[in-house]
Amino acid sequence: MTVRTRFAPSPTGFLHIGGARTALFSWAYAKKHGGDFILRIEDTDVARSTPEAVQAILDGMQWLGLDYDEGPFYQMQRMDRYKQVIQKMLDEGSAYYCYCSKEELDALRESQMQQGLKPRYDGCWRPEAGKVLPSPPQDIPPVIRFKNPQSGHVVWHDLVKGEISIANQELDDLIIARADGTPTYNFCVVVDDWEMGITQVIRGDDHVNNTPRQINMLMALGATIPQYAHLSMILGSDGQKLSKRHGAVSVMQYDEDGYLPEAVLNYLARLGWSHGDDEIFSKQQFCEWFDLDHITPSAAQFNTEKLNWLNAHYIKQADNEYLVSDITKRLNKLNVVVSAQSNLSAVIDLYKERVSTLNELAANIAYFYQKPVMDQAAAEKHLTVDIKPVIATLVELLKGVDWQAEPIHQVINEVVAQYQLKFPKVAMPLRVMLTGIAQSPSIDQVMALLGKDEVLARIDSALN
RNA sequence: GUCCCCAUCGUCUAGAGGCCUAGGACACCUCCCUUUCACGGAGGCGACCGGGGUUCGAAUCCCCGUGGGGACGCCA
Repeated sequence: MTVRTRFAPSPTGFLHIGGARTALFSWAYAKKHGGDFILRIEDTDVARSTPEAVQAILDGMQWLGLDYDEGPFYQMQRMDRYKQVIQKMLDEGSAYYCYCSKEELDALRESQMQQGLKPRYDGCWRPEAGKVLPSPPQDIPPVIRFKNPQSGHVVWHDLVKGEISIANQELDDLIIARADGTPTYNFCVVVDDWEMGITQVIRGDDHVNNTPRQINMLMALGATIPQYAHLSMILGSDGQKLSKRHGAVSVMQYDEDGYLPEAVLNYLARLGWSHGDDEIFSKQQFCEWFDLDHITPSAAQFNTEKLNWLNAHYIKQADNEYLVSDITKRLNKLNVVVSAQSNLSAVIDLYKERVSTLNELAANIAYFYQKPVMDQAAAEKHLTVDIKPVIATLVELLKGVDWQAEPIHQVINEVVAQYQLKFPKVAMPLRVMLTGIAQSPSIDQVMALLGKDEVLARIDSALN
């Protein structure tokens, strides 16, 4: 049987890191087995779903390169089908109308909680053999509930967590259609997973408790039960749960912050899944290696340092054509304009091994294209009075040099020898004058790329 | 409260009864490289939540405890 997995986000917000990992694992599982990956937008909560959120999810998926074979399907467009299935269940007696008002249900829940009971529907409208139901009130539009079995256990072998067993006694008759007739999540999922032929449902941990209800409905419909794999959650770097108000950010924010999608993907892949001691691998390699057996059942904490390390690795690997176009945009955001024929590629070469984000890269090389911002502490430390004559001598020699790193280096050496100094004694003031700070790649290389006129101008302005 | 799940270095993890005096990676520390800062290289620090079993032998299996998390919606 062909593997068919799906990612089924609800469009109530952006695609965050947890959703992205779920999508990645579902996607990789399908790829690994030569199956299909389906994108399904679960937008039945009309009040909270927005087209912007749909777009944000699509953007996130695209940025990560998680392509889908089918979809996106929108549940709101499948209403007719859901209603047919509900009618069928009504006809067959596996679903029934319930006329309880929200107020009544709230009151019931509250009193149960107070008594230390698990809050659940009391089944007052549940039809039973020999039971006399109250007569339906005229003013209350009914909801439709699923008639869940009342005894026995639902047991499934979770592909991540192992065997999970839940007593039907713990479950109540959930609402599958609202008073306005729209079906609810648990029901739509069942119909869709069934009709879309999903073979492995890979989703967040928070759905474990929905699973037995879904299995019961699937059984009532005579559908095949898919396999389930429940992924544990990703915690924030402080160990706390991620939420909109605490730490959860859009995957697009990582783009914004200067992370490469391959780094984010690689990082996410290793969060909760492992392949021996392997840490760095391509998307391709990941698809070949990925399996559900090596997913940790416990929650994982997000760690930015490790993401940074991976990002640094992928920046080193990135080809300059890509970097030039990306960094140009980031420089523009910093109000630094770089012309198309600039030496940006060479400058990037000088810096790509020294940064961990693209933003850092852009910020670090900005001085090539605009006047450096002088760091006062560095200036005070290195731009001393006694160094002025040395630099003056250097300037004279520099004027006649063939403007390449090697000859420049030799000229500096000459001055170093002439004044009987150590190399850094000359290189450091130079570095500060040219870059504004005390750290940079080899100063001769920096000078070579900065250009003779610019170097002389900066030295001149620093000296005076 | 009830039900479900989880538990190895600070963090991500390897580990499917002997290969474990517990391996790797990030971070941290030291040294080397060096023109500063990085990169890179070599070392170092550092963990099986507790208690009972089972077994010749347990990080690995079972039970209890503790801790953490999730679910309990006419949200998904």
